[in-house]
Amino acid sequence: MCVGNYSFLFFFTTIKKNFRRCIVFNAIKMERKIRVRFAPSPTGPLHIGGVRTALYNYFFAKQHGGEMILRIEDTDQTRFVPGAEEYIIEALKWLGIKFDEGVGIGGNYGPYRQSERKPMYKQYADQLINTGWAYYAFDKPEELDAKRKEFEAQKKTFQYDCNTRSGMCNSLTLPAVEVERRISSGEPYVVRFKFPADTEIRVHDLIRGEVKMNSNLLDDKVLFKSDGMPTYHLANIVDDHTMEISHVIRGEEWLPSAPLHVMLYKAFGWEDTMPQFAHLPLLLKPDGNGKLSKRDGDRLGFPVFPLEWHDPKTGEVSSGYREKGYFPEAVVNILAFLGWNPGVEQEIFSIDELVKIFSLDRISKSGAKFDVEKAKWFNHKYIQAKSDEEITAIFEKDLAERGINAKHDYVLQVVALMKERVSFVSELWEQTTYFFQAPTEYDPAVIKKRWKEDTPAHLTEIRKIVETTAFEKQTLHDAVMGYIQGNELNMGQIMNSFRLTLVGAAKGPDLFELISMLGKDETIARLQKGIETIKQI
RNA sequence: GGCCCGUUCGUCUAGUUGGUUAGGACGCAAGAUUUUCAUUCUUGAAAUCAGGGGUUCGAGUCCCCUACGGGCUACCA
Repeated sequence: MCVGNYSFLFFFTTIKKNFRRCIVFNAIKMERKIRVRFAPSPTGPLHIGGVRTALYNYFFAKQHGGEMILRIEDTDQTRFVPGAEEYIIEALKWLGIKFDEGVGIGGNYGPYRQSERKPMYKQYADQLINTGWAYYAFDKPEELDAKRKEFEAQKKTFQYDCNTRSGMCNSLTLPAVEVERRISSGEPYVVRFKFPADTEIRVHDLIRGEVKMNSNLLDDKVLFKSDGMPTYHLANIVDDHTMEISHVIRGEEWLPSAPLHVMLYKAFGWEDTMPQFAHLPLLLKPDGNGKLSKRDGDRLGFPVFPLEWHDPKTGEVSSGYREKGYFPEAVVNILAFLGWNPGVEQEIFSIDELVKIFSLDRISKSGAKFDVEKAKWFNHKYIQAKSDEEITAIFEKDLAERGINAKHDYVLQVVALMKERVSFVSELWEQTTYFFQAPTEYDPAVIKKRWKEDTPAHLTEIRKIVETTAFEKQTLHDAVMGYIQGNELNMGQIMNSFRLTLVGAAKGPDLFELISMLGKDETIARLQKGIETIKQI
């Protein structure tokens, strides 16, 4: 009874205290400067899932007039890949994601590369040891492996936690002098977090709400490695705190370690300035299930990386959106809509519009599969919206590579006429070849269908018309129509075979449009060549 | 195995005080336009809201269970 009353009172005061703190806490949050970070690891090219994370961070920061920071998390020296950091920076730049601070930019909270921050982490590990939130562990990797095998043999899983730490080799089980001796003699050690037993840890996630976990199930994660570097867990908390990060927006794969991170803020006494968390749903592979991985892209015909990547070790090349002909604005738009939706029917948004309309609470909880067809459609929309000049500039490079010399105005006309028919500038050439080169072969299916016995005779007459009529679109049109009507022919009989001689296939724009662009001599030459070489099938 | 997260047309999704013929987009099909192919436009098919229980006059929307999927489970991030 007495105990009951007491605990009730305790419970009540705790609530009151928490309530008050909550209010203060929120007040701080409201006034707090929005600062977010994108923190990739330079272990390879940036995955589009990572790009989307960067994008959402960017939208959020810019919308709130906050700052966007680029931090490079290179605490694992064994996984360092040369060129990866440069790749990340270039990719983000290509997409138009601008940073206010970070690697390559600078700022007041630097350095922004964790390897360069190395000297500052140890004191934090020490602080945790001194306050009893962490301990030294001397277990060798082989010993841990042996332990895992031993548990496995009993169909159990070994976890270094509050239940097993007492049976391991650490500063909790060794006498203080021995711990001292080992450290001073240079014996390798790690620092592990000491999870308190039987504690419910709540993580408030902006997307998923409250996520609860019991500390008994969590393992004593290594915070500080024997090579003198912190692990991600320690480094990210220390850095987010010292860089005054207000919101951590990252992938869902981090959700299981979020309780550890929350506990670390508590252990350091930084609860009041702890950032708010938002764990983004994963990007899934289009077929089947599972996280989108490096191999899926080229297997299914779409890039997984923003830029083409040449693996320095294997020499393997992975395709990129940029090289595939996607516009950066389109990629931004595509990615923005994978896991987020503005709730309006409009789907085409510029990056600045996305900044205005984006909101964390409209992010979905479930993973999204990448749809190549929809991605193409987005690019198609962007190619249509872009100016003829802009598309021409890109197309001219393609033409130059193919050894095609054409006047700028001519290419511009071709682009104006044809750009809305393609999804990528790279598709333009195969749709417009006949504007630059006379056909060298004729589609047999079209010959069979359209090339009749009397076709050469009619086309010879048409050639005469082209030769003698004023070379102007409408005039030619009227003249040809006059011939067709005068001889009681069908439009299709003449127009399709005529087209075949000029294009070589049953495709292309309005015929008189094409004729006026090709010019009189070229039109006559193609017509004549067709008359002479196309044989009825 | 354990823990956590998720589940609306094939795909991305709308649905946010429980009352909708469950809406849109991509893709697909048909039609229209055109001299062809595309574009464009119109129309259509397409979700028993994973399944089962509750709560309620009424549930895609709230609760529980199950199934399935995914993530994590390193001195990786």
